Amino acid sequence: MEPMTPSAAFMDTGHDHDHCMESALDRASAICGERGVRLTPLRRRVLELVWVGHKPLGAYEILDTLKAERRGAAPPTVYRALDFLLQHGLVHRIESLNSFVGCPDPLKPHGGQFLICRSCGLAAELNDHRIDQAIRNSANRAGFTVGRPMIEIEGLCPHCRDGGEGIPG
Amino acid sequence: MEPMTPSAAFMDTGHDHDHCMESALDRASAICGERGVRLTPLRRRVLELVWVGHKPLGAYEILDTLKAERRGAAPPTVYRALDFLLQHGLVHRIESLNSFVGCPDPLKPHGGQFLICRSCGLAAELNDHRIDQAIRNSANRAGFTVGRPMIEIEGLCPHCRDGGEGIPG
DNA sequence: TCTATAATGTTATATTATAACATTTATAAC
DNA sequence: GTTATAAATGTTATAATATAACATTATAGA
Repeated sequence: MEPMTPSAAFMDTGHDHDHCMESALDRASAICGERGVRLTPLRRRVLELVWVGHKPLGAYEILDTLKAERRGAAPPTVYRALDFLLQHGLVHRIESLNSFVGCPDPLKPHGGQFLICRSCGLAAELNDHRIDQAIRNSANRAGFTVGRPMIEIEGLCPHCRDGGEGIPG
Repeated sequence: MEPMTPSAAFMDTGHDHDHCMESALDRASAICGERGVRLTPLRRRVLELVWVGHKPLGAYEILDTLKAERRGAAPPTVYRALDFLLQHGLVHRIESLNSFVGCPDPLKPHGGQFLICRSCGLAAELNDHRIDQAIRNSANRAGFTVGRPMIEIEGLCPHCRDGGEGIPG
């Protein structure tokens, strides 16, 4: 039930992803229970799909899978589930990719800090307090009240940098 | 010809925007000259439109204006001009808004750091070295090679926070 | 002037996202 | 258990954003 180590997606070469995903679903279930909202089969399934890998998924990729499983799945099917999951902090939206990825730490409200590999497409969430602090300092100096800071850092993950082709998925 | 003070969009309540825009166009002209690329009338006009305000503009908003001025303006007309301007650092793309805004400092290559007011829609570019450093430290610790860091901070600008309706445009 | 290249015009279509209304399913009040 | 209510999902249509592909025009250099 403990949240994944920050940036585990890149750091643990062969982390136990089944566990990673299972624990994310367990946490989601618990959170929804506490909040009196329903993690319906559809919503749970979309969360599962988003957690299949650490590579952000587009809404229409999710939809393609759903279509094979449910009769009449359509864009609103997936967007509504994603809206719910976003509202409860269970997934993040990666703006620069129009894609969605599971949040490893849904209890702490936060905008996302993501390292996104241009080669393999994996995204790792950071949530470094020092980055957040630097942003708040700078924004406050400008008289700006910070709402949701969004940080998406394009670059090369360690695996892809070191000649590998990365670990797609 | 000097670049605008960081976050001038919020700090100078009534900054001389004509000057702001003119100097941006002059800089663009100089940069293109040095690089041997052509700031054609179309590209210049799109840059001008993006600089009309500090509020990021959508491609189709730009297109609407172009359509009134040129026969046969179409999506590729504006997207191609924007691609050129992006390549040369003359505009930034705001991912969270699917919109474009002029860059006040096109010579220094950088991802964008933006404060974006949820109330009036204005965006101010920061480029705070401390934020950049915090990001690089954190990314390096994860073994990640930073390419373009993108930072978009949603919140409330000083004008809108202080009861005003902001200075739209 | 001629040629090669770059830029723009033009048509069509892909991709991402939402609106609006109908139907079904779950909740909980009786 | 039945029923009223609200929540969730189904369904159809369309809006908003972006690119592909090929034709034409303009520009720079030989």
